[in-house]
Amino acid sequence: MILTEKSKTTRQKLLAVATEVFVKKGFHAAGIREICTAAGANLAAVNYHFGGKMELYKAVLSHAFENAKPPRPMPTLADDPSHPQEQLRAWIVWNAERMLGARGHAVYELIVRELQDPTPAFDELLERSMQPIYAAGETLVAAVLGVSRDHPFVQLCCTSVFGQCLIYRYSRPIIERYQRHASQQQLDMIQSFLQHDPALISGLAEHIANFSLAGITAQA
Amino acid sequence: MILTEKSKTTRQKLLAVATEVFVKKGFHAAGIREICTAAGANLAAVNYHFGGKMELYKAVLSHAFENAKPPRPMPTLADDPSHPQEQLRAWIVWNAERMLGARGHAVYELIVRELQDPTPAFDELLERSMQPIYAAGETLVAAVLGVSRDHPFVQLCCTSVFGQCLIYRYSRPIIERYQRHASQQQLDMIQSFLQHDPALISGLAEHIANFSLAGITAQA
DNA sequence: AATGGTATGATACGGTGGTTTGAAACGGAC
DNA sequence: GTCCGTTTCAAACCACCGTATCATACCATT
Repeated sequence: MILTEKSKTTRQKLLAVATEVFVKKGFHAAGIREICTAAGANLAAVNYHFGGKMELYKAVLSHAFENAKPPRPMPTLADDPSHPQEQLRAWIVWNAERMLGARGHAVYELIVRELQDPTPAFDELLERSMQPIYAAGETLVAAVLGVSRDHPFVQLCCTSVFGQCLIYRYSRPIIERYQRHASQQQLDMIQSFLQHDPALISGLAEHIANFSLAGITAQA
Repeated sequence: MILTEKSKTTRQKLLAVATEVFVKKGFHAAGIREICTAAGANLAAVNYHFGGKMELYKAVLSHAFENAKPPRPMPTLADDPSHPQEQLRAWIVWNAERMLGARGHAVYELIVRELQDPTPAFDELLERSMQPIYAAGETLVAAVLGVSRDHPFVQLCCTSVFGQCLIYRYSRPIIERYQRHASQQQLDMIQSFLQHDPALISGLAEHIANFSLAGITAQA
């Protein structure tokens, strides 16, 4: 299956459209026919280019994961071991921006979907995209609290941080639904959020960092 | 369609089984055949007693909502207007225990599912089960911060609180998956969590309250 | 021009899901 | 016992989905 120029185009179209559809509807609800017609391809194209729906999905996950590479490297304790608190703050902001921003959009949307209806591709996705980040967070929280990484507080605090980030991914349907009752000012914010406005994302990340740092240091 | 004794039993069985299945697999993935055979009923029973899959689902939501009534009433600012901070703490604990505990189990599990694949029953469910609680939380946070309820900080803080609670509901697949790498001590905690051990739930609620109160007061 | 691997196309297959149907079984009222 | 509304049952229907098939069109190489 050598890729000529022409095949590449439909393959890429398929990949792009499939990402959208999988993000919007999840693996099971997404349909091959829907994806193919939206991509202007034949029904058999998915099977030909990828070998099946599941293989297409895995390709989408891989592709989304590649595209989620952040512009800045992740802050770790090793960067500046003498100021764990500043490093923790930097990590929280970095993580929140990564999870809420447009760049990682597809991956996190897909992860959130996997949380509900795990497919066989879940483990690898989790291992590759989340585990290293979570581990770095644990190390930083442990350093700030002055305890070992497997102290219960550490997991609780890390979960609190991730929970605050994830809910913004998760509650999208609620937010969209509440446009009806919103004021004009709120409407603008909602639109900014739904379109991944970097300024708003930074604001949210700052809030999560402030909130969480206060919460974490209060445990000591 | 008058309910005799006999019809009531299969109806109730159907309702109970359907609740389990919808919680475990979500609306779309759940199958009529699966529900009926598990309930020892005929395939046509759902259509006969409820009128269709969607109607069965709505009945399950209503029933789950009724059963989610908490043992204690919700703490509000009106209970003790002169100590907003204590009331806010009480509200956070109450809310977390409600969201994480066994009593509200089905409703919140179903809400989390609705967040991903909204069905037409979503609006009503949200309005009835979450809106009043969220409003009370907003009032309390606003009182503690000394600002009006539509101040941006208020929404941010409330979202942070709910995010910390919700993640324990929707990260269940991750937690189950991490049993492999867990130590014995962690395994016990995971089991307690998955079985809604009240003591562990209280501990989590306490953590969320401590964490959040520190986070909220830090905004002032 | 001819060829052979590659890509696309229309159509059909097997399976599954929710719903419908019509007949049989129940159970109280007369 | 007979009737009639209610409930159960087995079977079928219909729409949809992912996949497989096979013919056709493309295009670089010869």
